Amino acid sequence: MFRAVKTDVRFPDQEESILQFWKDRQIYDRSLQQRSGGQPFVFYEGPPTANGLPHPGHCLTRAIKDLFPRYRTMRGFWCNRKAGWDTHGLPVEVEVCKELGIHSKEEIEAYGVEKFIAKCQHSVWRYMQEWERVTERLGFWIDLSQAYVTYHQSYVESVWWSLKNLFDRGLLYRGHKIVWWWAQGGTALSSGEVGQGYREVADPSVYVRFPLLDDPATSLIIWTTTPWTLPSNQFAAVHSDIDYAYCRDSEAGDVIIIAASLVEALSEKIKRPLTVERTVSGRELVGKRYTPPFDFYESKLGNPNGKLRSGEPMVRQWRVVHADFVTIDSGTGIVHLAPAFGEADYEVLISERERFEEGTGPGLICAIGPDGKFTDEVPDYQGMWVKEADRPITRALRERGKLWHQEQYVHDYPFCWRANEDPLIQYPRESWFIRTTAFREAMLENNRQIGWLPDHIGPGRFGNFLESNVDWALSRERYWGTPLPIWVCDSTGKMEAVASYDELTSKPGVQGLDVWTQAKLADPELADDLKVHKPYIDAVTYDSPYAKGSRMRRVSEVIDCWYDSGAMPFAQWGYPLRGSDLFKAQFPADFISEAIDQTRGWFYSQLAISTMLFGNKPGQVATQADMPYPHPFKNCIVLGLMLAEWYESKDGKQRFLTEEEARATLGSDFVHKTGKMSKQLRNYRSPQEIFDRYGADALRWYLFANQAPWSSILYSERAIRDSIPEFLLRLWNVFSFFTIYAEIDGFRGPSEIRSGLDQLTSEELAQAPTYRPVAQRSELDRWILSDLAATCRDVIERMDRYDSYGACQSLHAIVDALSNWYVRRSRSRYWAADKSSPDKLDAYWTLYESMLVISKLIAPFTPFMAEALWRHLTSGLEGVRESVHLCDYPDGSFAQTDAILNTRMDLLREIASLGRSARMEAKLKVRQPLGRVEVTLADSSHITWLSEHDDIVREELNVKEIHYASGASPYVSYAVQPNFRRLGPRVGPLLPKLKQTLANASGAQLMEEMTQHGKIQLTIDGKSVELDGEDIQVRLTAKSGWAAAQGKSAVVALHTELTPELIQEGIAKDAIRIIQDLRKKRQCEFTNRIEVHIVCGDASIRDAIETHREFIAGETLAVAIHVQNNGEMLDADTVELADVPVSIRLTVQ
RNA sequence: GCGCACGUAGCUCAGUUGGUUAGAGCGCGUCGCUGAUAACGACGAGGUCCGUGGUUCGAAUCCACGCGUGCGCACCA
Repeated sequence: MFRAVKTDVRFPDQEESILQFWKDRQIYDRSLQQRSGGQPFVFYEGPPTANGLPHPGHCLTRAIKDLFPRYRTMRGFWCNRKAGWDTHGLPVEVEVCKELGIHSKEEIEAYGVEKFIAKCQHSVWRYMQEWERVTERLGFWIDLSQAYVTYHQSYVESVWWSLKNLFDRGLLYRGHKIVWWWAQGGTALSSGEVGQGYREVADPSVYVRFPLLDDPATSLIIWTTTPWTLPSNQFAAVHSDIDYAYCRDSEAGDVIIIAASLVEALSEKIKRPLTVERTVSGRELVGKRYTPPFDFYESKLGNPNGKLRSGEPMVRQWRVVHADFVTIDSGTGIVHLAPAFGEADYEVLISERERFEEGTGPGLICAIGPDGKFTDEVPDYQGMWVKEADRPITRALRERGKLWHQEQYVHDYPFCWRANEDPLIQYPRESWFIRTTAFREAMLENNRQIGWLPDHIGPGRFGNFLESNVDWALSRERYWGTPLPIWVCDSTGKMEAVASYDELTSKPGVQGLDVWTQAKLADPELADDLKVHKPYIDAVTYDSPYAKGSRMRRVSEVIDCWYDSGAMPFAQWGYPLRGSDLFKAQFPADFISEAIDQTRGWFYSQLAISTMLFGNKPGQVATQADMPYPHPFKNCIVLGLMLAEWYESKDGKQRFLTEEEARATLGSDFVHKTGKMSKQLRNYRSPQEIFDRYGADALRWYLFANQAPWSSILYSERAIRDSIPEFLLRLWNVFSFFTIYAEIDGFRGPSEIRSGLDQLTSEELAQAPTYRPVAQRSELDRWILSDLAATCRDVIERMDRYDSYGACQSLHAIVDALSNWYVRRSRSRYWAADKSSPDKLDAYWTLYESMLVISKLIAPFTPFMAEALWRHLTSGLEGVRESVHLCDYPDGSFAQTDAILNTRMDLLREIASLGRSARMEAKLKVRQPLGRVEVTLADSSHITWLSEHDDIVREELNVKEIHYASGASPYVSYAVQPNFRRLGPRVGPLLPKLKQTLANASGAQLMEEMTQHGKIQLTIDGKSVELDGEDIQVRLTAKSGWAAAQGKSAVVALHTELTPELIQEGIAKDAIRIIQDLRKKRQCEFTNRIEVHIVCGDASIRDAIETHREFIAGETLAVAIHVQNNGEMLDADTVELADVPVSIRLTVQ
């Protein structure tokens, strides 16, 4: 039943056909169906932004997201996997704008919102298909056909429902705040978005004179990096408790006021002396009036007095105030306040205003329009973009003698995360907020329930982020997003939230639905989901319940798309209109995983929304999660960033080459670089190239097995390629080996069994007449099965705690053991002539079963390789599950773990390794037989067992005799060391002396004492110490002058003396090797018989061949070997045999 | 500036509650095997565990300070 399989398989091709098989046979669906009664394992797909092509980093995320659901499914859980796509938001709009060659909101309006939205929807679809391709090719099993899509009506309605809930509870409010404003895009951004855009820039840094009104020769000095805010100045802030100095600036000739402690530093900065004339506290400066740096507003408004609540008159602005946030860390200790452009500044304005009677306090001065340009209130700079105004404003200050000092200041400044060239500005704006700050403690508590991997994320990065929570700036003055479902009465301004489209259309006096109907008539292709979007939804109005004759109209904003993604736990089901049961059964998630950049993205949005919405507090929606604030995910693997790797010329002129390209164009004159992946630099290769060259399993294995998932991962083609032989190829070769001999010998395996086959467990296999109980098989068989069973248990234990990296190490080790010890040591058993010998059949059954178990074990990790193995191993069998992914995960119950056997086998392998090391040292090749090996052990307890297995070592090392000993040996010196772990706590400070005493004594003598009395008596510093066998560790050292090698537990010494017999045998083995080589060159079948003619002038070689004629003939399937002293031969090969030239002719019969 | 993480072989990384010979893979070198053969295997070289100080009988591991890298935060005026 088994066909020989080649070792030169092309994995990518094989994977493609397996993909087809999965599709044809609906394996994924069936893997799910057959677990439908199982305990749920809930997985949430964090929706990838359907914008831009997937890059290698996404492959890591998707590979990890695939691994654990596959594993849990095989373990019997029901793991529903619903795909999802994040489709809204700025990224999409920006992409479409690029395509259309437009940028501003005016241009979008001019193009037409309706057409623009349609384009956004199309753009999203295009990318979703690309993503689906990569998802499938990687072997990421997820239900793409049922994917949730954030722009779908059902999704939008879920979001609406949640927003209505928040609105009705007073948690969604409209506020006038200073927001981070993207002027070109005409919208505010959330703190999350702002944080993504910080970049280092050099801004002008100016120190400006604010002359005091009553003493124009004395000026406050303020410092700012945003000169464009100076025309909007309203106050100068000091700290009451800081001391300020009046300094004479000898060169400029005037008096300046700065923080006293900064005089020296500033004097140094301007490189001229400042003479302190007097010092006052900040308190004394408060209330002093100054001339504002520009008079655009003063000339217009004047500076009339307002009326304080105490009844006194008070000038409104352009005076010194106190502010807590003023420090002497930088600047001058006096801060210019432009409340329109700074959150803290704005708060000062509000608290100043509150001192006045209603309507008499300071207003807000704002010289900038929402487009980021100066308004007509400031004619000098009207129409100028803020950043462009910095220079002329600085110049104007200088001309009017107000510029005290100027320099460059390098700092981080936020830019739009989607339009890199656009700096953000703080700007006063009406905006919608969610009162997340009311849930700060709840979110923190929730966070403590989450199993973070790595665990420091919880208290660290994520916890810190929650601690500094601010209200969520939710609204966006954009187009492609979930519309904010708030309708406002156009006469009273009263508002209400709407939870669904049906609710809206059943409002009294509803109008405007025809806008959608008409659009749909005009273009029947239009997706129905668009009707809940702009501009159609904006057209829908209804009668105001608050004022007769008035209409309710929707506010114009859409919402932050991060809210969409965070709503996914319920919105994916359309809850509560639809999918109520599913939502309750699938909340919270057992497992999610994304990269670390989602800390304040999806991780936060999910947590915030769930905390506010679900639980058992008033107004919240109860779920099955049994806690006051349910966390939306129980375990989260936070993945590291993926780094790119490339090659470049030494001068850096040619960059981002592959290794091959570098070699081709630059010879060896190139350097290797690693760094952040960047779309713009295109410093990485498409994952498709890896799939095509090496296959998805190669990438998956590389990602899983080379580092913990949270450390940053190098996306290196070379490293991916190099990781293939050590695991995938090695496993494949073992499999190939098996099939070659199984075919030759006609091993029938489970096809002996008539019925009752399903997953090919050991119980099922045991029905085969030739399958013997493991206990009856050879030790080697028992060992590998025991090791395999231990591996199963270890992998399960690790995977259950999300340690995929550790599980891979375990898998790697078992494949290594199978290939490099089990198969290696068993080879001769497969060659045995008697096809029905129980030992030979045992060997087949053991290897066969091991391969079956391994194919199941690796199935979640490298699903293609697993499937290929399974399909080959089970081909032609009736009733067996047709895919490995339909099987149960092996739990190791098929064999007991024999720890002693494992230890002994390790020891055996170590001895073999040491022997080879000694041979190497003595320059004696393994082919040359040696007479005797002495193995000296530190621990005598395994000697008997080892002696019983000396055939293995004899064969591995090609020696005639082997001798084990643990006592005194001429080849070994002993050093006795204390067992630190044991003795440390017991003798403490005496330990160094104890160590010294043991080192000085004769090791052999100490051991002698130990064997005789079972203990060693010592006196250290007058104190007597008694050591038992556990208290000491014996170290062996090979004495010099011997061909010997030492390891942790043994010394292996070779007798290097070569007798004539040994030499002859060595020559014979050499001859065999040469003849085998020729057989291969002639492309002989394994079974071809040959005749050999040898011509050799060296008598000793002829003798050797004569002596071992039978042996050589047997090994090489030669029917006759003819040896001559001399003579000419046709078609002969000349080779070196034992350093002597020899002619050999091979005749194939 | 503050916070988090990291710093171990040429490279990528492991290193359990502190235990005295610091590991793996790749790469490199030397070699073996030649019935897994366009495969397989062995052996070897290579380390100031970032630095300094401390705690301890004992530190890659714990503590402090510094240096470097990455990421995050923001009252960066």
